[in-house]
Amino acid sequence: MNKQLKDKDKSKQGWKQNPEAVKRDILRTAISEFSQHGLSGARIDEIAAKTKTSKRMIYYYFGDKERLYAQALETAYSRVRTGEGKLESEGVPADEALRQLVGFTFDHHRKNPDFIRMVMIENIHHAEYLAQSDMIREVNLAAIDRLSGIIQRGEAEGLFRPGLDATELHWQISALSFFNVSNKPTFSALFGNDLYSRSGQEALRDHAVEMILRYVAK
Amino acid sequence: MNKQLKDKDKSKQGWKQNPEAVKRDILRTAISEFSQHGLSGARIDEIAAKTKTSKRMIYYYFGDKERLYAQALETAYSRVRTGEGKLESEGVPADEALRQLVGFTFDHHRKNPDFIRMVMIENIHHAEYLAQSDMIREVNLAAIDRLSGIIQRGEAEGLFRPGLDATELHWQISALSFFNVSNKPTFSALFGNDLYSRSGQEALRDHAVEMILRYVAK
DNA sequence: CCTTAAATGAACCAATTGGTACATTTGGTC
DNA sequence: GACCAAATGTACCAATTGGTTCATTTAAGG
Repeated sequence: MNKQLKDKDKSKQGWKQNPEAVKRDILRTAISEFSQHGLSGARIDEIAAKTKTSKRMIYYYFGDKERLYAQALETAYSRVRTGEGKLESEGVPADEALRQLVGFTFDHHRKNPDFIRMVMIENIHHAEYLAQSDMIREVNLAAIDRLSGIIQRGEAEGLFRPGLDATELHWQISALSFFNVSNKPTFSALFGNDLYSRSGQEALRDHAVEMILRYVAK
Repeated sequence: MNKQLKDKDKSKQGWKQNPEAVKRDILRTAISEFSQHGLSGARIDEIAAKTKTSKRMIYYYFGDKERLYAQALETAYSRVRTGEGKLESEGVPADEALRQLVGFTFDHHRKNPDFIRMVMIENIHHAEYLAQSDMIREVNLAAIDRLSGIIQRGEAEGLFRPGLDATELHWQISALSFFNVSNKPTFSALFGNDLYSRSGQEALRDHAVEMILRYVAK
């Protein structure tokens, strides 16, 4: 998503050779396969087979499996983070802003299971690939900033109790939203699917909001 | 942990051949390796090398990689669950009992990262091996029962609000406790190690307790 | 002791799988 | 339209790796 971006724009339609599309196709498939089977579990041949192109092209553009994985991780991240930030919380009071933020985060995680799984896999790998990404850190710090703003306003408005920490609150919101997706297989294997039905998920989201709101309240 | 248990007791000491010890040794190493690298990432040769015995023995006792993994999962589970249940909450009021339960759960997760990683890996594999385990479900239902009791008492004592669901509360407690361990690598790669310092962890635990208690309060 | 089944050692094998060599085509440039 | 670099297809390779074969040792039982 950074280098290799050539100065070619989309003004040249009707190609037969289309490197950008090929790369996109490979990455899309790679994300799907890696998120499904993990780094070592995913098979290059399988990725190639599910692509419109060939294994040869994977190595041509990405070098080796690890670099393909690293790129897939970055791409998944940027793709998902693009869907965020649409959340405007200026006009409303802090508690309402936080309410929206938590609800949105919960839903956003739910809607992006592949991304969640990539992060799970990174955790298995001790985040060694994520740690190398320049881009990823920035996007996340933005999330903290947003929260910081809300917390400050909430305290100023007398709605929140003092002493709240933005990183910690982000951790707490993430925990509830992430776990819901990451541990769905084991949790429902152990306790049934009730919490993962339509109404179960709505309850979990509403209660996550409730829980965070009660936590920050005076 | 079930079959293969022979009717031999420990009355025969001083062996040179010691199947039980060999099996235990293999499982211990397998748990460590699988939890570290995942099912496909772990190498049988590597497991064998870190064992006092040989690859030959692994296949002799466990058949193949998948069955070794399944056994490792079960063993890790039973080993960890044995450490639980020591929590007696009869005498104390419900809110205090819940306080202890959450704190204990949080710490217990922290103390068993290998086990947490096994569950993470199971989630990657859609819980297909965990689902096949007869034993594992029971242990977890016990946790729900314990919580149910506390909730009932809490409502009766007028400490908790009505309408609380034990499975959902278990989910919430688990989310905070599990995420703390499972996402430590990515979280600290993104936001630094503050939350994973001694004091950071104490704060997270205390605040997890606080959060749950506020959530159930009237 | 002698027999026998369980337990173990050492070398080996076949398939999977990440990766490559070489030839060929495509399309931009002069 | 000749030239050249980027892009792609085909076939192939070498190493890793899960799994096995065959021989040998240990110890329980009669």
